[in-house]
Amino acid sequence: MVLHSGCSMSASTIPASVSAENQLPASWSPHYNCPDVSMMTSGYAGRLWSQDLHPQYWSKYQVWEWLQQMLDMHQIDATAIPFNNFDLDGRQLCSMTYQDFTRLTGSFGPILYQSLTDLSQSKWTGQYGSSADMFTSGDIKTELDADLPCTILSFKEEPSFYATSELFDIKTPFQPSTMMTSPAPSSPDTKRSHSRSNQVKKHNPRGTHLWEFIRDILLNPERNPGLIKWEDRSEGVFRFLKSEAVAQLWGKKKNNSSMTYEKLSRAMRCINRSWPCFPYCYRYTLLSVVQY
DNA sequence: GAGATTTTTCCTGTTT
DNA sequence: TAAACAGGAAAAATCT
Repeated sequence: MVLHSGCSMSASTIPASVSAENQLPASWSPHYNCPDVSMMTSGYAGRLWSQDLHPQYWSKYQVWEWLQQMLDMHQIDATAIPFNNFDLDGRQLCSMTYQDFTRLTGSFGPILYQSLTDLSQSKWTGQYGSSADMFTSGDIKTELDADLPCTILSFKEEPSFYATSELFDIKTPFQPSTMMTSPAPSSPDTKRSHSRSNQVKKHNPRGTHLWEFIRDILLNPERNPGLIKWEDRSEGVFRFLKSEAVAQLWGKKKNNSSMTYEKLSRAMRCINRSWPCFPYCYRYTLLSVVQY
């Protein structure tokens, strides 16, 4: 079954005959040079699942983002956790016992349970209060930027505005594209030191994945206005506003002048098909949501 | 060089 | 009817 974003890939409302260069608004053109990758990535990771929201009010997608976060933080092999057993929202998640976590995720249960306990208790006492009324998709910021000591450079000086994405590839411990292939850790520490260097070499044809490209546009909405926008971030639904511009930008990045939105959208559909046994990973949350 | 992964390209059929 | 969209199939590019 395909729940296709309710439209998220529609380009029908936007004329697609203008070149990317022409379409790029001045406010979009700049890209960034971020000197502190570790800081940036931890900030980034911390925002994937709504840390400003009590776990009880998470949507199921936010639950998955939290799981994804835990996998990355603890270098856990994603296949070790049956994500399908976590097809539940925050309320249901919070009702799970220590035994439930242990039963579902084995030795990783205590890690997940502890993390959830910490989030539910220490962080929230008094500081945020009940946040049910806080939870609207529009309030979920994408913000990566706010914490970033980034310097805006000229677009012409550095053609790749996806600097953040490429930095993720190289150094971040929270690289979504790599966690799927990480071996199950015998020891978190030894694995961490061993696998990090391996992860960066994970298959990554032509430099950047399409889903990273899309992700970066979504994570930098104020820097890339008018290209793609969230329709409902909590559900992972977004819309292409300037589909051909995005496609040409993607083609430019891949040195493919013949790239079109049709091809780009086909590639996106392939991405979503590539992981039929693992439909709830981060990438699906950022790309339009497709379940099988 | 083989195999795996991720696009890219072309195509047909369906939906709007 | 045209445009947009979905998906099959094969090839290309890149990596381990």
